[in-house]
Amino acid sequence: MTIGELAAGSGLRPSAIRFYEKAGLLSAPARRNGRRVYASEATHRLFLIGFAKDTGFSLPEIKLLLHGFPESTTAGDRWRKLATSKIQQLEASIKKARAMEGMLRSIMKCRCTTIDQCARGLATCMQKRRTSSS
Amino acid sequence: MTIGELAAGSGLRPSAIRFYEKAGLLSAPARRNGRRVYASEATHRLFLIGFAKDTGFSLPEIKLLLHGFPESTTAGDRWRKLATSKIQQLEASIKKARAMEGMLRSIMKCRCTTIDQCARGLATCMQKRRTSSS
DNA sequence: GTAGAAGTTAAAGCTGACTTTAAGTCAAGC
DNA sequence: GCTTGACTTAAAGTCAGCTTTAACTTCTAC
Repeated sequence: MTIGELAAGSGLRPSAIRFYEKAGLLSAPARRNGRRVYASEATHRLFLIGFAKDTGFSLPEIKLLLHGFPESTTAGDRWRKLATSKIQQLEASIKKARAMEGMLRSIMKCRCTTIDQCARGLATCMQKRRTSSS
Repeated sequence: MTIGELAAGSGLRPSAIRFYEKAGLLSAPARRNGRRVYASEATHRLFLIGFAKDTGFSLPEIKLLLHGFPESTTAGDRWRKLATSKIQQLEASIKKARAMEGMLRSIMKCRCTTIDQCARGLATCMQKRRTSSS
């Protein structure tokens, strides 16, 4: 498989595949006349990388998943180790998003005429909140 | 107020305030000997900007909130217009995060020994899912 | 009057995940 | 044998939202 075929088969651009190789996510394939020649496993590797990306892993984290454990560590154990903290991060981000949504629903009730009036109101209101809670 | 005092009062760095000014979020203040001199309203403006940022607005969106409407549009109407779509975006991102969390909880049950085995499994499983749903 | 803190500008740097560009090599079809 | 398209590399560009740097001016305190 050429890099173009691999790219087409995985929905990535060739440049992304080269980038992953350079980043250490993908091992360097064989070459024929200087050009990369991939075995079909490469598609699965890319699929795995895509899955990890879809579930919120950064490229350094994916590299950790692939190469950051002792050889003897099973794939399942690697996932459990990394997914646990990622789930916590996701829950934190969900919590934050809900808080943002709540603030937006409040501000939608705004009766201010001018933005400056609104700014004064917000600042005063938030200040009160801080002083009353402390 | 000097830029340093305004920065200290709003928890920003002077560079951020200059950046907001250049980005069109903050109107250019008066100058004394070349230096910016702020009125106390500037603190409220910055508070508003911070609030908008905290609720998920980008700087261009905040600029829109402040200057992207006819003068006659009330602050309340501006917020309602912009917050509505922002809330939808937030709900989409929450939905996505929950989907990611679900995928992570599944992969945590992985019994694979090697990552390559896992990659094959994932690719096959996902392919099945796609073909069976189409 | 001088040191040092704080202000000024434009321009470059930072992060992450790539893409684009430039300049060159190689392969396939006519 | 020539064109066209796909490949190669290193380096630079992209986006957001600032920060940092460099070179310079100005304010404040002693």
